[in-house]
Order: sequence, then C-alpha cells, then structure tokens
Amino acid sequence: MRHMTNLRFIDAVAREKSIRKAAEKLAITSTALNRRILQVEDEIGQPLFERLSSGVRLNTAGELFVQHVRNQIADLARVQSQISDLTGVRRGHVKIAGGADVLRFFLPELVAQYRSQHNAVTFELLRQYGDAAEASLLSLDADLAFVFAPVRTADFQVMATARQTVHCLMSASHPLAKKDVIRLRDCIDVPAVLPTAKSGVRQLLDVGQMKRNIAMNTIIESDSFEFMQNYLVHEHAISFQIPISLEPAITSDGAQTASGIVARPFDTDDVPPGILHIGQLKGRVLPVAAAKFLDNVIHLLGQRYPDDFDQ
Amino acid sequence: MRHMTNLRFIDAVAREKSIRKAAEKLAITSTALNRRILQVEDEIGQPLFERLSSGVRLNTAGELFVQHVRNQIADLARVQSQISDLTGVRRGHVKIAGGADVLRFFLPELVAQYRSQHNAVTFELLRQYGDAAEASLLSLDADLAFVFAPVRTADFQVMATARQTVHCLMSASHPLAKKDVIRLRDCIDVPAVLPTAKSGVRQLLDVGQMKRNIAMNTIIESDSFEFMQNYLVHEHAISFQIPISLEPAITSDGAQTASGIVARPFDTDDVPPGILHIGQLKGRVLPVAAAKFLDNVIHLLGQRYPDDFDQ
DNA sequence: TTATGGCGATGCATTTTTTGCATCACTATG
DNA sequence: CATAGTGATGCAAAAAATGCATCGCCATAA
Repeated sequence: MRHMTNLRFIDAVAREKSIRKAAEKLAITSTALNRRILQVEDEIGQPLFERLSSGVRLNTAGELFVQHVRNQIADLARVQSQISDLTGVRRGHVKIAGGADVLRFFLPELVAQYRSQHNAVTFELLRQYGDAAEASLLSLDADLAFVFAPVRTADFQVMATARQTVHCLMSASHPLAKKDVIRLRDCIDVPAVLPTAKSGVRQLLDVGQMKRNIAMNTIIESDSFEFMQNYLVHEHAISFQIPISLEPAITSDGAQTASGIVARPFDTDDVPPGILHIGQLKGRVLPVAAAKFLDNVIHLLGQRYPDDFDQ
Repeated sequence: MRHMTNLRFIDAVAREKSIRKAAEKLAITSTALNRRILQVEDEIGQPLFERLSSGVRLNTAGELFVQHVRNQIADLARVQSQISDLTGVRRGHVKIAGGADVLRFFLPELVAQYRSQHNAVTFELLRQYGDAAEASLLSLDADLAFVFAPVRTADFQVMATARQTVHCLMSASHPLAKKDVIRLRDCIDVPAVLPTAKSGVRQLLDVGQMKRNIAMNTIIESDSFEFMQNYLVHEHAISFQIPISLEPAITSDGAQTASGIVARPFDTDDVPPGILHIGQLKGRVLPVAAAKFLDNVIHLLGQRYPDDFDQ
C-alpha cells in the first residue's frame, strides 16, 4: 500500500533509532529516508525525533505518532484481511507471541491444521515470555499472546484460559514412576533438571518450594525442552513440564515415549497449577485470519482440557 | 498530511458518488483522481467502486475500506490534537451534531466560553436530529452528538444526560400565565404553535396528547424557535420549548423576556420529560479539544440542572 | 589537545511519478 | 437517434522523489 510508505518508514526509524540503519533495512538511501522524515515532521508542525550524535530517538510527540502509525498499519491489515475474506479465499498473516511451551507441540499442530484449510494465510511465531509477549501485543507486533500471568491487565484482553498442572518427567524405570501423583517431598535429593527462571513452569515450582520449604536438587538448568527431556534417558533425574508442552503420546496416563519417558502430575496442593492465558490487545478488532485462528485455539483447548478450560 | 491524500480522495468520491464531481470539489482534474482510485484498487487487489453509467458506488469491499479510511482520518486528527496539546496551545477542530434546541443558546454560550480560553480550537455545528446525528457519529463527521432518544445504543456511548421538562410559552398577559404548572387539559382550544414532528419537544407533546386523548388546537407548525416565540407577541397563542432552548432570562421562575414572554412547566404526568443524551461513538478516543469540550458540557449541565442531571 | 568515525542535513543533477489535455467507449434519457 | 453525462487511457509537460557528494556536528579514542 503506497500511502503507507511514509508511515512504515517512520516506524522503521523508530525501531532502529537511526536513519541510516533504517535506510539500509528499507533498501533506500539515507538521504531519501531523511527527507521523508523531515517532510512528515514539517507536516505535523513539530519534530518527532530528537537528533543525537549517535542517531535519533522519539520525543513525546513521536511516541504518540508512532503508536498511531502502528495502529494504522495493523488496522489496514485487518481491513485487507476482511476484504480478502469476501472473495472466499482467506488471506492474511497471523502473528503469535508465546513461550517455548506452547511453541513445542500445541501451536505447530494448530497452525498446520489451520493452514491445511487456508493455505493463503501465513504465520509468524515469536518466542517471548510474559512481559515481552504483552509488549508485542501493545506494539502490534503480535495479534495473539500466550502468557502465564498477565500483568498489564488494562491492555490485555483474556479470550480463554487453560489450567495446566505441572507434571514430573522421568524415565519409566525411575522409582517415582510407580506413583500416580507426585508430592514435592518425593523430589528431595532426586537430581532435577529445571527450566530457566522466566518460564512459567519454573515459577510455579519455585512457589511450591517456597510454600513447602523444600529445595530441590537442581543439577541442570536449561531453556530447551528437548534437552531436558532427552537428558532423562541418560541419568535417573526428573524434569518438569506442563501438559501443553508434552508430546501428545506422553500425556495419556501411563503412556510413555519411544525413549521410555513418562509423566506424572504433581499434587496441586504442593505445586499450584499454572493458568495459561490466551489474549489479545484490549479493544482491538483482529484480522479475520487471526480471529478465526483464535476460535480454533479455543476449540482445541476446550476439547483437550475440558475440565480445566475457561472461555 | 500528504500521506492521507489518497484516502481523503477516496472518501470524497464515496460521498459524491462520482469521480468527476469529487474531482471538482477537490480542485483537481477527474483524470488525476480517476487514476489515483485505480491505483488504490490495484494495490488492494480488487475494485472498491462499482462503475455505473451515472457515476460510481461503493461495493462491499469499498464500504469496509471507506470505514477504515474515516477511522484513519479521525484518528490522525486525534493524534495531531494530542501533539498540539503537548506544546500547551490547544489546537483542534470539534464537530458537534445536535438539534436546533441545543444550538440556540446552550451551545453558543459553551462554544464561546471554550474559545475564549482556547482560541486555536475551531468548531463545526451540524443541525441534525436523532438518527442523522447518530449517523454522523458513525461516519465520524461528528465528535459529539446531542440527541433525545438514542437508537443505535450499540454504537452510541452516553456520556451524560439531562432531564428536560417541556415548558409552555406564552405572553405574560395570557390567562395560563397565572398558573405555576400547566396541565394538558388547560391547553384545549388554546391556539398552539408547535415545533415540527422530528423535534424532541414535539414528540413528547405527541406522547402526552396520545396518553390523555387530547388534541391541541395547532394553528402553526415551524422548525424555527425564533419564529414561534416571536409569534406569541402578536397572538394570544402558546408554544412549547425545553429549558435548554430557552433564553437564560426566561428560565428563572416568573421572569419574562423583553418582549413579555413567560415560560411555565408542564405537569410531568401529562407530558413526560425528555432525556437529552450527550454521547460519542462507542470506544472512540476523542481528540483532546473535543474531550475537554465535553467536560465543559458536563460541568455546565451539572451546574444548571443539578437535579435533572446524570453523568 | 587533536584525529577519527559515525551521525543527520543539504545543494544539485537525474530519475520517477503525477498531472492535465484530448479523446475514446459506454449508457441512460429524451 | 442524438445528446449529455459517465469512467478509462495515450501522451507530453510538470512536479516530486531519489542518489551522490559533501557539509557541520559530536562523542570517543589516541
């Protein structure tokens, strides 16, 4: 869309905090970009950027204007999406922010299923936790966000939630595998592979340890679910995940993976269940594709976790 | 704002339903305008207008796009207004839709008072009743609307209301002037000058006549308050108004105008009071100037009708 | 202190885009 | 069947955007 050029350019400069760098990304000369910026500032009647020796920075007016620009860009995308939908072919681009947990099996499955029906829809998956995911909603870099504990509740509109009981992972031959429900005290002295601090699972485990005054025997920290799960094949340690990040084979009670890993739920009195929130920017009308994808998310959650699901 | 040119042009064509007519209004040739339209349609990927032999008409995609365009234009105005406000000088343009009743004394006074503080703010007053005023909110031709009975409640956000008792106007020497409260039966056979049907006062009077099964002796219908009020000087007739459309001198009990006209309230059991609603488009963030003006409206209403006011 | 490298701004020639004129093709109307 | 109105289009002229070279400025390092 031609008329958006100036707006996109301003957005780019605001992100890069430098006219020359932005110009390079946009594949034009800094001269041209600079003059477009000056032109817009002239039209507005006052500068949008402060000029520093190291580049530029948005001033207050610029902050207001850039937010407007991003709204414009997002709203145009929505309208284009709605117009495409009129012809029957659903087009569009869906941007989703979420932690590694939902990116592992849940979203790949959903995206694939959606794309099998609407292959003109493209996706963008951002691996971001909590704050960062919410910030992406605000800057309109994401249409939907999956977070565990929404902070900016004023801007975050919860569309659905799913209660996720923390599970304990271990080799099928591990002594704890005989139990149906794991208590936190069972884990004392057991070598434990923990997710890194910002992940939702880790925060829940920390709450539990605090509450019961129990310290687990942390031998490894990682932000890779694959690493943690595969490590259990080699050492009789335990690891932790929530159902949504478990591969489908492992979730059904008693089942195990090809490599012999099983999952057992924690007692929820010890480790509180996490509430996964699926949300969007409050008050925003999503593009058709994103809205329909959200419907699918809600539908699948309701199907898979009927008791722990809320709409 | 340069980047809005195409959008403003499309809005103009949609309103004029003709490229040539719109081009004339925009002071460009139809050639240039036509090619801009074609260019935008090309970018969108499908036509926005149907071509008729008598001009053009928006298709479904066009309706969607034009609504987007109007949102953009309005939102840009809001941002510009907010940016201006940063410098301390409040700029902007406030568009108000309301009936002749509020346009008579209430709004002139308020606008003058506001402009005495912020003379860089300009105003646009549209004389529109009910439906038309609400439609102007929707098409973003108005920021604020004064209506008696909101219909599209889904889109109309009521910011304040004021209860308005219908008053009976007459010469001070008229027999009815001796009464403190007028009953509808007092008006039988008295020559009456009534406002036209779409006005809020008339609708209330009609409700009363229906309820009491009384038909007034209508000798004149007019949509001019000035005419109706001044006519009473010449014939011993009665007319009807609500407090907000009465000149301030006449409202205080017992007072009369220079030409000897007095006002007496109707019994509210006979003629129900009208509820004046002041509202905006639901969910919209108003430009600073409009929002601040609304504050003044609310403040003055609260001051003038403390008992019949609701926020 | 001076030298240096990175930044945004600007004059000027060049390229690209937009505009207006003349004209076409079409359609409703009388 | 003529007419008056509509939107679309080829082509030359006018206007705008671009890229190059270069300026002045400032922070950092020598």
